[in-house]
Amino acid sequence: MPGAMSDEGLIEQKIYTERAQKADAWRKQGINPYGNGFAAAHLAGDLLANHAGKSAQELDEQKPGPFTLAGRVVSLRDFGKAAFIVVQDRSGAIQVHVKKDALGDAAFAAFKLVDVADFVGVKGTVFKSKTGELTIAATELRPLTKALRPLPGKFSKGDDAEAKAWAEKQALADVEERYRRRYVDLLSNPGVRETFKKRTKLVQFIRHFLDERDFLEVETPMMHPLVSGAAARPFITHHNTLDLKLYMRIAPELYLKRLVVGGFDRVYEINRNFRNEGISTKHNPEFTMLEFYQAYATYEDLMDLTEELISQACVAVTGGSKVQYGPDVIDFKKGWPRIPMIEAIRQKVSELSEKDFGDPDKLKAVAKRRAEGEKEKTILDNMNVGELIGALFEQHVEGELVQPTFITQFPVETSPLARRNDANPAVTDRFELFCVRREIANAFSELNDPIDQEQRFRAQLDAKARGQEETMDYDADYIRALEHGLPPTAGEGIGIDRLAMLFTDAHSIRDVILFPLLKPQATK
RNA sequence: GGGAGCGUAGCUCAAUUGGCAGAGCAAUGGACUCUUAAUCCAUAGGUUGAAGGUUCGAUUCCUUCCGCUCUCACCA
Repeated sequence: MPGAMSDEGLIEQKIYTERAQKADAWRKQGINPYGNGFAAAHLAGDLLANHAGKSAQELDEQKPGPFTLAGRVVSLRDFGKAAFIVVQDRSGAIQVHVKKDALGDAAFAAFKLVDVADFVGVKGTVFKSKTGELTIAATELRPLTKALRPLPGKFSKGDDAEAKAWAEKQALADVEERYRRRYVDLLSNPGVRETFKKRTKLVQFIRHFLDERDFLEVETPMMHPLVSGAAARPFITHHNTLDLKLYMRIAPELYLKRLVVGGFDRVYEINRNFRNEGISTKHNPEFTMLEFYQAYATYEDLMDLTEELISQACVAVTGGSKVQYGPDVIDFKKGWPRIPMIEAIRQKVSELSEKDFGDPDKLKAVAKRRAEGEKEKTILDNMNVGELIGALFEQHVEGELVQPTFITQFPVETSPLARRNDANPAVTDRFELFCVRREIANAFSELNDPIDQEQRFRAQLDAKARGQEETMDYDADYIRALEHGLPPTAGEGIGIDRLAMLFTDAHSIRDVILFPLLKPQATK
């Protein structure tokens, strides 16, 4: 018996052993319990779509088929010399009627060793059972794979509210187990399959949307010699033959802008970023980011584009422009408010006048009132004006932004890669999109002045010298690229996982990532 | 790292004031050739996360540890 079972419960071991014995019995009958291929020409969903509407009489006369399909047995009702099973493939699930006289003694004896969770191949014509369900009358049934472990709970095809409630109660519920054994989660929880199909649909829609607008999809390095493109702690790795320290990408930004310099003036990339930071319901160490850059556009153009992209994506993925997210109904129809950051703060903090936003002491005093503990106060004490404005925004505004809202005009101190506003050099031509109290997108007119960029890189080095951990490295080659000329360009990043969360009413990022990072299980 | 909660059969969950650890489903044996969460009869399945303490007696109370979830902090 397999050693892997030694730490498991008696029942699980017993089921495992019994199923393994059935696999052996098949071998004695000349059936390979891990067979090789099966030419399934049809899908359960297609058969249902094409024939479920026909009457029993029509089907009796036409005898459509024979059809062949393959899938997992998710339900089995045995009547001795006959049985109904439900076979599930990627398209759906269809009932199969297995009768001893139709199959023959030998094949029926083999069928008797089929358990729920095994894979089978089936051939037969379709008919309506006495209760009116489209069913395959099996003339052949071949075991394809023996499952040694059972599925949790029990399969129900019922689609009324009561049946759904019952099915939910059957499903695997242990959160850790669901993430750790996603294959069981997908089999057990139909809603999980739907969530990940929606995620795929979202990514497909975004590609289509950008391709249609003449953006070129590219792939840039995931291993970087410098930390660039965002303020975050990186994962560090090493190349042996080059003896080179490398950082896993925290953002593709500087590579994509180099491509704009090179003449690809509309580019995008959908790929993973890696950040060596905390794990939470909103953060996974690797996450998927869309970044796109459009030359000759401004951040204001990108606000228009973002509204189009997300409102249309919402319809494509969910079928409508309104989405239920927890207790809130989010309306993604276009026409989202666009509020400069300082104005958004003033709406919440009435005592701050416009000129106070140049006064660090006043800002500090207001921010400290919401601060808890000495540590936080010390952090505020060391902040400059721009950082204080950012802190006030997080304290008073971010948690209030439920419907899609653009916040614009970020302080220059917190935006090292963004272009300064022409009218007010203290702020940048930048926006972030907020929805359900969190950031969804971040965009700005790119800084394309190499001298200004060089100074901002130096400011990052100073910050690092002061002990700030999340800073960017000085990227001399990027400065050189800017010296060749980056046309006026606007760029944006959208967190795909967080957008998928919105469209699927998922409240943990782990619910939209197939295999989220988990602490390895302790070996006993 | 702080705070809150949880951990009982393969799965989903019970267990009164501290008083014999239970149910449904799954499993096994049997009956059944139209079931839909099939039905009927029978059987088996437990180190109650771990260790210690209080007690005549602990799933229950206490301590420590382990694990997970949520939350705050950190962070896009």
